[in-house]
Amino acid sequence: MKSIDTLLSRLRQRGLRITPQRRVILEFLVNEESHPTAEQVYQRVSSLMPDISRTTVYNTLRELSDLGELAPVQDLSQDGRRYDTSTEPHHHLYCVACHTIIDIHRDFEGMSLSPEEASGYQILSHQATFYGICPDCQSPASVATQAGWTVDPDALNSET
Amino acid sequence: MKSIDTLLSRLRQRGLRITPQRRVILEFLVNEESHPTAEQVYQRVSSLMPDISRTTVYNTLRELSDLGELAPVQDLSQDGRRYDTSTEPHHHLYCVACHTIIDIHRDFEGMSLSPEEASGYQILSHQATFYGICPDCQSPASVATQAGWTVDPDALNSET
DNA sequence: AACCATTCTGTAATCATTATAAATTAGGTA
DNA sequence: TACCTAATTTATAATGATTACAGAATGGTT
Ligand SMILES: [Mn+2]
Ligand SMILES: [Mn+2]
Ligand SMILES: [Zn+2]
Ligand SMILES: [Zn+2]
Repeated sequence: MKSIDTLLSRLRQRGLRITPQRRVILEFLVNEESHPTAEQVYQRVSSLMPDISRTTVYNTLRELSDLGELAPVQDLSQDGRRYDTSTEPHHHLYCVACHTIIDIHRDFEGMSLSPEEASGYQILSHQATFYGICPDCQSPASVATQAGWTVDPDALNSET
Repeated sequence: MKSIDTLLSRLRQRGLRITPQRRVILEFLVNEESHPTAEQVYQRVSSLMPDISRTTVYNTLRELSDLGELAPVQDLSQDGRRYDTSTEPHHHLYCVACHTIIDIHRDFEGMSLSPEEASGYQILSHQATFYGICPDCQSPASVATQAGWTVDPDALNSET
């Protein structure tokens, strides 16, 4: 993560106020590499600022994510756990717009870790996910629909 | 997924009863490749069996997963969303026992899809996760603790 | 047909997260 | 410095997915 000073000035840039709560959350996050949950951030931060609200932690993490200073660990279970009828190891191609998942049933050469990279882990399996936009979601109408607009079909080819 | 008959006999093997509810859920799943959520399975199945309980669908999906006939799509957010202080694309090494996540900051050659494999998707990014057991979790004491046992230190070296 | 362990069902509980609205405050202005 | 006000924090309620529970129903066996 960036340095505290960089982060603080970035918040100012965007017109966000520097509050003690935001400051203590950022100070915790700056040197954190454990991919904590909101609850874990709350626990740590509330030992320094006992009266901070859990809601503020949740909200701040969401704001930082919106600003791109933080990222939720990618997962495909946005709207609840999804079940896979294919139980052999395989990979996925995922549409970020409509959440369609397609299976990729082949191995990728070179997708393995060196002993140093594995850092003592006993590797059991690995899994790749490709993020993209499916053909259906690439059409202007789909883009509009995803954004919550109503589409006027007559307007589609009227740019000339 | 396996054929209905294979699945049914497998349930019998394990001493599970073949009920109309389980049958209709399996019949839906056999030809399903969309990675549905429990709610989606419920919606489809309840159009054929309107009085089926949502709970039964949830329970059956969990049972089938326990039996290995079905698999939840892998994700690292088992105990809530986790935040990543590194926002550049990178990969992960994940301990399936203690849920520790380590970053892998390098690219893997050959980790890309052919045009046919991409099936019209506009690929935006990709991400790999390596599943394993971290050094801490490989010790007998850790294995026991994870399983919920209490460890007697004197018992550890007494196999001779 | 009778039995009973298994399964199903409806409801309540739980857990993570978000919405809401009232109270507080950061940061600029006079 | 005192004041102003939009931004922020907070507590609480609401939501949504999932699980626990306990009683009713049932399939598979005798
Ligand atoms: Mn799959
Ligand atoms: Mn990471
Ligand atoms: Zn799509
Ligand atoms: Zn571990």
